[in-house]
Amino acid sequence: MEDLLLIGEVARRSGVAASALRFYEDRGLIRSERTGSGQRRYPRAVLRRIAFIVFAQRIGLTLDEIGTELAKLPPHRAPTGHDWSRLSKTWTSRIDERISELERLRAGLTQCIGCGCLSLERCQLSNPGDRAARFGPGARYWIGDRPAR
Amino acid sequence: MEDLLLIGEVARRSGVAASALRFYEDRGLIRSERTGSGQRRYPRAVLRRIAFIVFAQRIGLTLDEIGTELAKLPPHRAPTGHDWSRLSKTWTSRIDERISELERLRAGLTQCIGCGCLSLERCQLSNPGDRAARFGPGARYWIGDRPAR
DNA sequence: CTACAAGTTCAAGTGAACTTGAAGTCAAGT
DNA sequence: ACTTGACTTCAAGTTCACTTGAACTTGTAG
Repeated sequence: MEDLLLIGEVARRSGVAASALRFYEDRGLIRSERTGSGQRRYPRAVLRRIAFIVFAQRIGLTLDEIGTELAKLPPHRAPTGHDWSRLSKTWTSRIDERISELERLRAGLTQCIGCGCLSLERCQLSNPGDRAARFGPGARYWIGDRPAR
Repeated sequence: MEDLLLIGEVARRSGVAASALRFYEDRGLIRSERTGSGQRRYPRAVLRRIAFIVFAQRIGLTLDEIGTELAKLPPHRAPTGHDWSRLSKTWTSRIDERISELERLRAGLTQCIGCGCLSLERCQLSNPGDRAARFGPGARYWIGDRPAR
């Protein structure tokens, strides 16, 4: 009836490799207690924290960003549901933005690439001006094919 | 009225850095003609090809995957609109899948993380079994918190 | 002819997110 | 006591998609 989990158990339950868990700890995303001999022991609550990390990654946040978010949790008390939901609130808009980008891309696939009109080179769907976007690398903008300069 | 573009022009028009264009050429994604002195000259059509690459990246394909797709284009004739649209057809479903994942994640944010019920550890929204997914690293699955083994 | 911008190759560096390997320690079962 | 599996640290390796730097050549304007 121990309430502390071995790293292997956490790995098995979360689906995150033990090496990744150690890595997260180095990065300050999770913490562990240590036994006298130096082995990690995790309180059950770590599973939720890891779940949060995994969620955030799928959404597209970097570990740095996730760390910043997690730092907003109360330091010396177990986070409540309200604490968690406050964090994730900002993500909803992020998800929505990404969804609309994908919808724009889907439209572009049929309208721009599909039509054979070469319009891609001047196409608004390739959305110039969102260089702040942090979902993958790639195009910054498409300058039109009109008279250069 | 030259119909061949310098690498700098292509870079400026596409928004893709010249170094990246050289890199794409090394990877076989685009090709160039060479002047007697060894400088690259691009036919106008390369812009469309680059547009395609950029699109595909935003959708989430790796350069390897993009190369595989591009290899399906007719080798010795300029691709038609139909050629392009045939390629991009498979992507539509990929986009749709990604969109539904994001929608699932969004639901999970409010339903799982938000509610404070700890259900994340047994939550279906974290969708076990999509380890084939290639959008970022992270969770493979969430095993429930019930009696281990 | 001289600048100088723009091109070239090739090797090495970058950053994100981990994984792998070496070398050793700890815990549990027979 | 011994074996086995799970754990430890630390450094180095991996993949992806590029970028940067060094050393050099080409093209163009004055």
